[in-house]
Amino acid sequence: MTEPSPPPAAPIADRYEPAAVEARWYPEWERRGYFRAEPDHPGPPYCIVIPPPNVTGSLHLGHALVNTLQDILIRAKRMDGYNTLWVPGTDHASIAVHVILERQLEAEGKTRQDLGREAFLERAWRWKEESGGTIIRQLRRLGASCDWTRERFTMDAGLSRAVREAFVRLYDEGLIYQGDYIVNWCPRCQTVLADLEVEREERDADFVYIKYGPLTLGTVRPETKLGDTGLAVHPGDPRYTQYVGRTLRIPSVNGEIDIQVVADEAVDPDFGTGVIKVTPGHDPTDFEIGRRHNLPVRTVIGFDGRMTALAGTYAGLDRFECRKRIVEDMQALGLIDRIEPYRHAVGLCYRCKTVVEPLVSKQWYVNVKPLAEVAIAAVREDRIRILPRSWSKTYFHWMENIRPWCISRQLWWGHRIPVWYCDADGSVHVSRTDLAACPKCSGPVRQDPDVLDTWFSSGLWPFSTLGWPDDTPELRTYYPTSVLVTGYDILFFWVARMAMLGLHLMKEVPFRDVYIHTLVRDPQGQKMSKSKGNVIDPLGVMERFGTDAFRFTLAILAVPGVHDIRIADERVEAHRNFANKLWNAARLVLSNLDGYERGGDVGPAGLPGRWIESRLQATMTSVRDGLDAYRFSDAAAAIYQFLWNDFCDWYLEIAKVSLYHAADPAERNRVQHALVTVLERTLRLLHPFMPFITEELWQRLPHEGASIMVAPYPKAAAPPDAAAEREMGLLMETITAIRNIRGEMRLSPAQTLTVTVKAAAGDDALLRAHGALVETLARARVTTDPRATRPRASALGVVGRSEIYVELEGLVDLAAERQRLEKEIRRTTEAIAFTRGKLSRPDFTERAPAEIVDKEREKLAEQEALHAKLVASLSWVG
RNA sequence: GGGCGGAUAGCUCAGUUGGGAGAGCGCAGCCCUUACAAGGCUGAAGUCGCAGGUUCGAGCCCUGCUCCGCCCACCA
Repeated sequence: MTEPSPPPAAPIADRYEPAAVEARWYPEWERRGYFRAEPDHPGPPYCIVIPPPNVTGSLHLGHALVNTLQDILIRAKRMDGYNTLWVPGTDHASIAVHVILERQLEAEGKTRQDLGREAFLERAWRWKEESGGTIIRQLRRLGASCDWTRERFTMDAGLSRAVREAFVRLYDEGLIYQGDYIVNWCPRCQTVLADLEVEREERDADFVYIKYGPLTLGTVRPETKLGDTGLAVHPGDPRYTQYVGRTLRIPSVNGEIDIQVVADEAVDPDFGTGVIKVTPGHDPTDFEIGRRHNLPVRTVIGFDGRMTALAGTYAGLDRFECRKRIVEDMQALGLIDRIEPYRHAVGLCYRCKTVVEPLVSKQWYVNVKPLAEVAIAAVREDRIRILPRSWSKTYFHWMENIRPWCISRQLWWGHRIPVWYCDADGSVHVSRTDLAACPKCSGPVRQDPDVLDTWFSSGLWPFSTLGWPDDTPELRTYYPTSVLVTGYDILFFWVARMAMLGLHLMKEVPFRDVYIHTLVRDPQGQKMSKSKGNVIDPLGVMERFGTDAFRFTLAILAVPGVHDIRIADERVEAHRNFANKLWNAARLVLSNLDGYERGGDVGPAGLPGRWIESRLQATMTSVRDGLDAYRFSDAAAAIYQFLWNDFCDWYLEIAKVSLYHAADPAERNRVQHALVTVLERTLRLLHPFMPFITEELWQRLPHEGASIMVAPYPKAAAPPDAAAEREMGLLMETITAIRNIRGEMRLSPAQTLTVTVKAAAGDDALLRAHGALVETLARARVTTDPRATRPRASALGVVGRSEIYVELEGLVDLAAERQRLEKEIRRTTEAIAFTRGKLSRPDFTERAPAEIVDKEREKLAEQEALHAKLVASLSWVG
């Protein structure tokens, strides 16, 4: 174990400067191997696989959030003694890479076809080597404690082997098959898209009513008219029964055509004219209708988005150009009945936003239905917990209505489909290894030119990264992984596929928990996008406010829920201030440690010491409970409140009394001990959230061990000290009451007040014992006397059954006190009326639980007592 | 078309078994009190979207409505 860095001798700056601290500690942790995990390390395994960011990516707020949350969990578990592994890596993102590279090529006036497959792939790899590391470097900047020695890439040799293994097994089981169906085709990307990869967008269009002989029907895509092979009506539609089964000869743009009329349930008789044209080649519904009625597929739009030879005079025209032209032509021929405006959803390619064209083509599919059933059961039986629970419903809905998954893509960057065709004997071979010749006839073979959907390989991620298909120690130790942290946007794309593939290939769930976090939006609630120019760069935020402040902000925003969170500078700034507060609190402690002997017997703690200890214990419990339930916000807020409100605002102020004016050296030593031990544990508790500043300060404080990263995670060891909390509460209320009068009376903080406390019986001893504390924190001379009489010209404060008199003689006009009292009286009068009203209703006193009624009675008694005191005081004032 | 969620202080949002509403920021007043002005103390501010219902009691449970947001979907 490397020795810890000695605390710098130089005095500590009065502001926390994150940059140097962050730059120093991350490489040091990595160098010491704290991020590394091994199956034979001690402790129960705890494993997270990172949602692999696209190699194309650079860190955005979504990455920052998901990886901060994972790092918080991982760091806490590592400190807590788990054998902790966080597997990092990146995804090859076929289509995203294609979009980027093809844009580059376009700028050079080239297409990928000009380049050819080999050269394109070479370029893609080069690009990956150059730019693919960006996001990984940025994750380090975020403090992510991934085991970088285990970094994976979906196109690594190992993972590619896993992809082939999965494909071959599923094929052998008959779950992967090839078929001709209508697909979503992106004419720009030149590839098929899965249904999930098609986005919908509302657009205005012309609803064109075309005359088909005796019939009229409406369409928004008149150009597909050229591919019509039928007309369809609802079987029960009396208007059209006479036409069903007939073949009509009707005039059209390219002369007369024969067209068959069929009856099909899919037609909605109430929409439009109740007649639809059937274009099996260019519409999913029509494709199904065509299949049912044996209507031929007539492809008039090609893969390039231009009209085919079958479009006759329109051949070669762009599909949208053709739409305009054909309407003009039909108008000239009198074939158009009317045109109405219409708003409807069009399908867009999720990567390049090109309008998707439905086309018939041969693709590879996975029959996911049987896999989905198993994956549904896993969630139903709680073997996978989806949190927040409400997401299960979405998961079930999608899984229960799942359709075959189209896994082939007409792209080059990705895992090439491991299928070889022999043209000589027509055989098809699926193989784990590359084939050079046909196993049957030894003739030449050609491999399927397509690659697999990117999500096919990411669906294997939780086990492919651990060595599958080999039976590795990693796989045995860390699978199933403990939790998957991700956003709801990839619940179907990724989480569902991992659940299905993991359960099928590993016979075991890929993760126990799935924590679905919300997405991050800009301060106006807008989705961040480059085109809107509202993208907040996490690196810039970290630069300005520090990584710890940024992480803490993300954690405290991470409320379990379903609506998105917004991030604004002010939030991060507030937590930058929190870091600074912590820094200065530590500075105060550190500058008062002279003479402190660690490990010595300091004797029993005083009341404030017991109190802060009790608060700390409660905080530890809150933080652990929060983390266990993925309530990051609760956990972070608990530390924030403890550190700022309890520790800084109260305990440090109290401690100063002993530090600066210690009654005896033992007392000073006791306080030093409390300061050190409380702060040291608080730093450990906070470390997963704010790793850098906590390490820096921890190293400077007396501590055990080489690094806070590998120090134990604090755990509550004692129940709350109820007596200490109650007694300190009374003292704090007393101090607040005096301060309150000072504030309301506009008395200068510099003015030492003269205060008499008429202590109630039970509180007398306590107030006397800690009179000095009250005097210092309230800046007052305090006389405690159960039989005190009220001095003339004084303000009244009430704490419990004790009364506090603050002398105002010569300080302020009594009118101010009168005003203050009147306000208080109005308040209590209202409160009493409310409580009395409640208690006067028999139904309440008879039907509410006795303890509730008693509480109300006590409350009323208190309110009335306070009221009486205030009223008496009012007449007393004048 | 189906489903889900939201509406709480000027702003952004918490509020987990239903017992007279909280935080951060902002605002007002007083303070450079030897850790911190990126700070301290004090204070003002809410008919918890609207209308009903259940209950002794509703921000919380039920119904309806209004206004937002998201997801899914083969009405051309």
